[in-house]
Amino acid sequence: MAQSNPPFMSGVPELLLLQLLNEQEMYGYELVRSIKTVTRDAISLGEGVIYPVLHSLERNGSLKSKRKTVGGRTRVYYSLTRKGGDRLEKLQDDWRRIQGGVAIALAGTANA
Amino acid sequence: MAQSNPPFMSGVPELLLLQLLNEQEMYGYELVRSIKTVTRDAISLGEGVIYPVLHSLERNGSLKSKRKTVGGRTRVYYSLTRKGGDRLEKLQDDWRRIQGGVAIALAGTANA
DNA sequence: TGAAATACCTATTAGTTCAAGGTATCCTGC
DNA sequence: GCAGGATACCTTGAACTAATAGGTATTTCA
Repeated sequence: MAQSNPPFMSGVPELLLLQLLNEQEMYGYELVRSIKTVTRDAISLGEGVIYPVLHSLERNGSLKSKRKTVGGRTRVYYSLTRKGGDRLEKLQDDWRRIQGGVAIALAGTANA
Repeated sequence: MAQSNPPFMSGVPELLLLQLLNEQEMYGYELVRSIKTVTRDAISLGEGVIYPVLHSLERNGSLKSKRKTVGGRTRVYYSLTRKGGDRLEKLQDDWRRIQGGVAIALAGTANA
């Protein structure tokens, strides 16, 4: 019946990465700026957060990568595997559930 | 200028506790059930999460407590201090910002 | 030439959350 | 009277996340 909770907010960085990479392949440095831009400065994640998550997602088979050299600099482009797609769906569901629960609580006494 | 992010996972349990206790004083065991009920089963936090958070919030002055004995059982009722109220406001703001950012990202290409 | 931007990366620390336990009382049913 | 479930408190330990703060190397532009 009552499903066990995921670790709570955990996965916001992971969720954002998977979501963006599901729309188009990108490289790490680009993702750092993209997250800040897309969320209109609401969320800003440093490279020290992004890269470890990318690596762990690739290690567990959610992402695949390919290297491209552009203007003398190497970029590592990531994109979702099927497993990554599944993972994304799961994180979206978790997020929506938690978000909904918090929303009700924050609405609070107003509609008690 | 871009504010630094709060630690991401932090605060959902803390936020819920402060929110509920801001509406009325409650004791730990009651809070465990209340969170589950209020969020309509979307969020369920065990005693192993609740009690440590309550203790740490009391230690840092966000909560005050008083003991009551009811039917031979001791209950520890918690309520917010002024500092707890400030903390609650901050967590609400953080949450709304993060939530908004994620919402935009999840809306995704649909409105790119 | 020197600084800023691009582009990758890791290590350490700090903080959260979870599962799993443990104590004790009360109430209900048998 | 006693067993089991609900009430009510609590802590420990492991697992995981994320934040800070670094580090390397290239290109571009002043």
